[in-house]
Amino acid sequence: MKHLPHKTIERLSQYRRALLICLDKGQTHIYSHEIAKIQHITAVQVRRDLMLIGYTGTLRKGYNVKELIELIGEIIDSQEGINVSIIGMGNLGRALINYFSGKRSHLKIVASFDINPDKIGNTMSGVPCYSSDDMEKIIREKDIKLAIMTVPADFASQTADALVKAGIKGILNYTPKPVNVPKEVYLEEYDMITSLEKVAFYVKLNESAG
Amino acid sequence: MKHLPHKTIERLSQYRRALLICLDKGQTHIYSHEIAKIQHITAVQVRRDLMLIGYTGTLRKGYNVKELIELIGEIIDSQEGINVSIIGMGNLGRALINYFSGKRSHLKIVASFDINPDKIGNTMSGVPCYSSDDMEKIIREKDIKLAIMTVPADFASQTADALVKAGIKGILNYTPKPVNVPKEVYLEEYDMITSLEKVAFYVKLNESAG
DNA sequence: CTAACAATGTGAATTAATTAACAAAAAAAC
DNA sequence: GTTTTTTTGTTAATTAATTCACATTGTTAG
Ligand SMILES: NC(=O)c1ccc[n+]([C@@H]2O[C@H](COP(=O)([O-])OP(=O)(O)OC[C@H]3O[C@@H](n4cnc5c(N)ncnc54)[C@H](O)[C@@H]3O)[C@@H](O)[C@H]2O)c1
Ligand SMILES: NC(=O)c1ccc[n+]([C@@H]2O[C@H](COP(=O)([O-])OP(=O)(O)OC[C@H]3O[C@@H](n4cnc5c(N)ncnc54)[C@H](O)[C@@H]3O)[C@@H](O)[C@H]2O)c1
Repeated sequence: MKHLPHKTIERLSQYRRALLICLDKGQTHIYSHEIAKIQHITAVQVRRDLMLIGYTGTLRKGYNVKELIELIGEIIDSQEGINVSIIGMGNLGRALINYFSGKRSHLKIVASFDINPDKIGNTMSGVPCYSSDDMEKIIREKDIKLAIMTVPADFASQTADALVKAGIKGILNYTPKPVNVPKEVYLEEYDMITSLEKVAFYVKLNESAG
Repeated sequence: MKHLPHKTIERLSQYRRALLICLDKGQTHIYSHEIAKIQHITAVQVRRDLMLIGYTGTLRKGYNVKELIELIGEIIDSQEGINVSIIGMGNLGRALINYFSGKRSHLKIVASFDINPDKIGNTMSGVPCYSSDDMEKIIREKDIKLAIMTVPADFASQTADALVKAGIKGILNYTPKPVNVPKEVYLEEYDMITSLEKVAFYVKLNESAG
């Protein structure tokens, strides 16, 4: 397979999420336009994405839900599961653990870290909380590859540095403070204010357009 | 001004966030490459974006931080502030309220809604929590334009329908269930699993590439 | 059996976003 | 006071992403 576009990767993850729901409902096949409807995109786009990963459906019957889920898994998942950690067990950290727990997934949250003694030693949804001081040790011990940062913004940089030092391979940064990492560490950042301001902008635009 | 690219809107919001920090530190001017560094993009891209909004810096001195913040505000903010509500005061809802409170912003969270009687009537970071039953009434009374959905996935559709009925103009959906809204309502959806799977994919790619 | 239909798959065209390349000019160096 | 440096602003080129247009082919209807 050649290079999959960035956007295709994101959509494959979304397709799978939708497909898993279909599977649960007992649906065996699905048309490109049905997937498209769910994701608010066009049917061509869905077909193009599936073409890129080399999956062919059945003419007039659509795509086999189970097969497609499996193929997407082969593309985007790793062979072995990937261990994930959450740094900062505040509101957002808890929301995340809560959200992930129960999801059958190759991504497993196996540890969380905090500096607050009240949180250290607790377990939430089966995920133990360790002291940040032990981060490097535990990341190596448990072979943790990814980290989700939900510490206060002021601790963002130092946390990122510590993660890099511990040999983490990918970081999802939810603090509003962009961090710097060496290029061999994959970094994704997200801020809700940006999303909300974007919504606000387009609402304003809609209104002024009538 | 002509059409601003989607991505430019997002970046303007991010530039502003970074610029506000610079302003706090007393920095009066900033170069395009400094902004670029913070956002992990190129300097040309920054200059291009600023060109699109018609802002010109001073040659050799860079951009005036204060002026630029103000101009970005004129572009992406509404004249009057915009009232925002959060639907579902669970972990994620609380994380959001917590995060927004204290931010001086034209976006004001003025109400939250829940169905849990324990939460209804409480106030968090100055934001009162109302019963979902009163949603339409309060959204109209308080002139709430935007809503952030953080209800359990199973309630996503019905919540979106209720919001549309209440006359909401924009929705930011954080449930993992895509919802349908009429085209005059601007919808933005985000799911952390997609982001995390994307990170995992590129980490895997990095590894296999050596 | 044949025509109309409804779906997939994909090359070509289009549109969106980014990057390259460089002119212009202020500031600094000499 | 001239040259070099550094930064902005912008046109042109490139790359990425999406959409169009349509060939193909099972399926259904008549
Ligand atoms: N990206 C977004 O969209 C978004 C949304 C909401 C909140 N946030 C951000 O996420 C972060 C967390 O938000 P929250 O509401 O959960 O905050 P919070 O204060 O509830 O939680 C922060 C947690 O981090 C812990 N902590 C502090 N320093 C630490 C360190 N050095 N190492 C490990 N843990 C440490 C604290 O003890 C606390 O438990 C903040 O930076 C906030 O601004 C981002
Ligand atoms: N998009 C993401 O990245 C992301 C991340 C974490 C969680 N989530 C999702 O966000 C949602 C909330 O997560 P959470 O951890 O805060 O869950 P939670 O269970 O802690 O909170 C949900 C809240 O919604 C309330 N609620 C239930 N039905 C309601 C209704 N009809 N109207 C109003 N309120 C209602 C509940 O009483 C509860 O307080 C879930 O759908 C979860 O899957 C999304």
